[in-house]
Amino acid sequence: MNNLSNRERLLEAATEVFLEHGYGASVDMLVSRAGVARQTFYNHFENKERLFAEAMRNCVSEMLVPLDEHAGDLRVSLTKFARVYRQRVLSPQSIAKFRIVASQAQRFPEVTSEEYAQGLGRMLNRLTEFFREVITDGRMREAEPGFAAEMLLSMLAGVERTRMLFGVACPPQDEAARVGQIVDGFLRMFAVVEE
Amino acid sequence: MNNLSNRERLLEAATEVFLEHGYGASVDMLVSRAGVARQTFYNHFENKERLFAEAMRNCVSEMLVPLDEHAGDLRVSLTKFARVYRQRVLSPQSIAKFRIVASQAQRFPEVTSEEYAQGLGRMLNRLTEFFREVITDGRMREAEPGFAAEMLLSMLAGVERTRMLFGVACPPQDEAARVGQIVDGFLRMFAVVEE
DNA sequence: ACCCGACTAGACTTATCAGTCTATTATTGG
DNA sequence: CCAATAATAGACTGATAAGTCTAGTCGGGT
Repeated sequence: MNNLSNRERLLEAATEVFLEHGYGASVDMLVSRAGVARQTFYNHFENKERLFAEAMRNCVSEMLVPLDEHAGDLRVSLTKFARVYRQRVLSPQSIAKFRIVASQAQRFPEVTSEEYAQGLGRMLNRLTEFFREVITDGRMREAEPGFAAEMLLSMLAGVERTRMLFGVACPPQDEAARVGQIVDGFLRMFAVVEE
Repeated sequence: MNNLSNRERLLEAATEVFLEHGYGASVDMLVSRAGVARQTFYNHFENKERLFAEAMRNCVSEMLVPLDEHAGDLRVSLTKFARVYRQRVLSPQSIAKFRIVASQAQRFPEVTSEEYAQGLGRMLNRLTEFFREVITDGRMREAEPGFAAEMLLSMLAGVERTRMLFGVACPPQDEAARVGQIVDGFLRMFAVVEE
């Protein structure tokens, strides 16, 4: 059935348990979730900290969203991107991970900064490149592409993410409409100015 | 000198210590920071959880930002607001608090949701009202005022707050210019459309 | 002078948890 | 079939921490 090595089982279990209970989850919880003996864990990992670091590293970059740069219509590209981005970044799992990682920023600065670099950082870089081209093509007005990237991602997951991080139930609204509103706003913000 | 009651001293110390070390800070740390005996703490508070809840409640609503609705120029009002909002919400203290509160969303759901209600929630309500009037006055295009409020706050503290939560050093840039860019973008987004 | 309430110092209890150790049991390659 | 390696269950240690308890101190009011 489960064709996973004990090490992989531990990593998977660690991801689940840490996201559920935070870094405070006990080693007993981890090993029993993995279905593995306590000592087996210490055979594969130096200690709890290392497992945590590896487990977190393990599931970054799952939230990188493709961006088909060759589509003709900017609105279509952005809408497609936005839908997937929000789906990933506002998922309960992503929210839980955000909480954990942010809360451990002092204890595990490397983990947290790598999480940023591999996740949001990369996303920003890709978008920036994309916007640079779009601007060159004259399909967006002259503007700092990095700024545009930050604004787009902020609008897509700003207040709403905060609400979810704080456990406030989001009013179930029409996701497609929401995405449309945001993309419209973004396009208006960076529309080509007619002289 | 310190004209504070022991109870107040404990609350102040708790705020400091919790923001510094998270909820895991020990009672010993709390009382020694407050300069008070262990038992004194238990005379004033039922347990650590209660102190945490009260301490967090104690320093909400310090981040509410005034919004002088009667200024003539929308750009001026927004710029003034934006500057103060960012100053408060991106301060190291606010970032630390955000981390703690978000990370305790399961253990203290009431604390977290009240934090939202008193902080971001109120801010959104005020802004929404403000934009409703501005739209009525014809100084902004027809749009959902609540949406405008969410976009503004998202743009003011979206990606940047995430970066700070993740402990990534923000490139020290010209704050005034940044605010200007954002407000400009917002105004373009919600500018009156000429027919 | 005396009392009473609040404070203090610190010992104590109980519990939890990370990490180690031991003895035992598969599993597997030669 | 044997030896080496890995896994298991569970006891053990040492540390830390929350909350209680005790005995003593201090200061103000009467």
